[in-house]
Amino acid sequence: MSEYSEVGNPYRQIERATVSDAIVDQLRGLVAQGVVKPGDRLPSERELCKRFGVGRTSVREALKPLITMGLLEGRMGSGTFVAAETGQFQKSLQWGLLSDLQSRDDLVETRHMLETNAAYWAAERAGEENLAVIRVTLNGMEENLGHPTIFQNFDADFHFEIARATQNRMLYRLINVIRGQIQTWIGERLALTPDRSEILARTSLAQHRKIYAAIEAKDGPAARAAMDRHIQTATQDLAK
Amino acid sequence: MSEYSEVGNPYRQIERATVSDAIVDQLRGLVAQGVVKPGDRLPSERELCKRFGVGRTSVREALKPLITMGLLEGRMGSGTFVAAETGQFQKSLQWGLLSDLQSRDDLVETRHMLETNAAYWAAERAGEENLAVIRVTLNGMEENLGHPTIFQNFDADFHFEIARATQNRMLYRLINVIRGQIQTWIGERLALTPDRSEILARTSLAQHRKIYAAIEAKDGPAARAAMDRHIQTATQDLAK
DNA sequence: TAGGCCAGCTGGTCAGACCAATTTTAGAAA
DNA sequence: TTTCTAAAATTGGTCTGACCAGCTGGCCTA
Repeated sequence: MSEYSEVGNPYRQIERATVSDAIVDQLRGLVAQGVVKPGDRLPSERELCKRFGVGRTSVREALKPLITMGLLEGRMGSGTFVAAETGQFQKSLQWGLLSDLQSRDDLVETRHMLETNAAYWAAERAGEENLAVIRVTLNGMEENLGHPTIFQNFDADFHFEIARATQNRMLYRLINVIRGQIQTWIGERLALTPDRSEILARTSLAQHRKIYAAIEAKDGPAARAAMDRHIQTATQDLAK
Repeated sequence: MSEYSEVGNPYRQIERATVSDAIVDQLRGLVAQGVVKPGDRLPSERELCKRFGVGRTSVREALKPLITMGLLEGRMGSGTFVAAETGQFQKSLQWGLLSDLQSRDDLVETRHMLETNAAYWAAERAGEENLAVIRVTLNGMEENLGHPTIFQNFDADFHFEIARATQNRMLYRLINVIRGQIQTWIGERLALTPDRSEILARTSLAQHRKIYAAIEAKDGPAARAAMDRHIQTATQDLAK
């Protein structure tokens, strides 16, 4: 069944046996607590060795997972930096969600769930600054009906900004990852039907406007319904 | 704004510059494609060095992230093993979702969204074998109304099995991680009020039964509504 | 046969060296 | 003095060889 099924077992796993894991925890703490901020440069590996009192191997083995997960960024010859906030946990989420061959249906279904709910909560909580940014993305779409790639980027930003407007960071991250994955797939399809893309774009823009109107009116159910229709349409277009 | 905002940039980042990253990819592929299965032992590090034609440093720096993310498991003196399937991506998801101090509200809200939708889809898709396992967890709860810890484990399994019954692996994983996080918190609260726990357990069991009935009847909306009520009740109990 | 013990694996850590990319600095040229 | 360039210092990436600490398995005793 699940790993939680060992009913009534009060014994907890012993952790933190290795040096490098301890360093990982410490570094992660420094980043999480903002002692070192995105963009900051960490002390050099040799320097960290002295401070931690360990060998360079241990330091590097601690840095490596953090780099792979996107929390840090190693630049050869230059140093190790804290990654930009936006992409900090992107990679580890991608690993967790998409690393094996996920069925496309799972992806679409989960996205539908996340985005419809995001629309609802955005309507409940969006501030004026959120609405302003969303309007910018709408204008961007309108001005680029004939430029599929650019249109698509504004389209993506529209959805990201709605996710941000929910004020729920976890939801924002999840949508970020899943939509980022779907995005490439969307791009492929659009490239196949360049003639129809402007028609699709117009439909899409109209639907986006309805979503925005509902959010501006702080009408959660309407926003959810509008998003529901939009995603269903978009999914159908892609499926063809 | 977001990292996708560089409008109209068709150039993709060049990756895979380092040796260890290439090894990471290769190992990940082996696991994903099932060439090495959960529980299998990988060749020893020294052996991998020969096969890949690289130094041990590179091999270890490739293994380290995979171990940290929970895909592999290093046992000193014994070897490196492919982690059990259940926990394979658990850690990397946890990193992505929970590594910084997530507000409890985000957690509860996201959980509510995931679980209500899971109930809906479980009602639509659960097979007889899913229903059977869920019934087992219900029985487990009934027989342990007076044993909070055990009851709680069956409670957790109930929700896991519903998530599994959705046949959506992505949703299952997400619920797994978030609920696992909330679980510890639930445990703390229950320990504080041992006298009331049996009353709460009875209420909880009754709600679980309603959820199950709706799923068995393949009534999606009813299942969602029942789950909605259940989670609201549970959340309120915990908030006190 | 049962028990314990030891040799040989394995992963974890350390040290020192070299490479390649980058930054900094010092010097040469204007 | 300013500017450009080339060398020196610094940094992450990789390799090697060594040692430690657990684990495994088989041998050897009792």
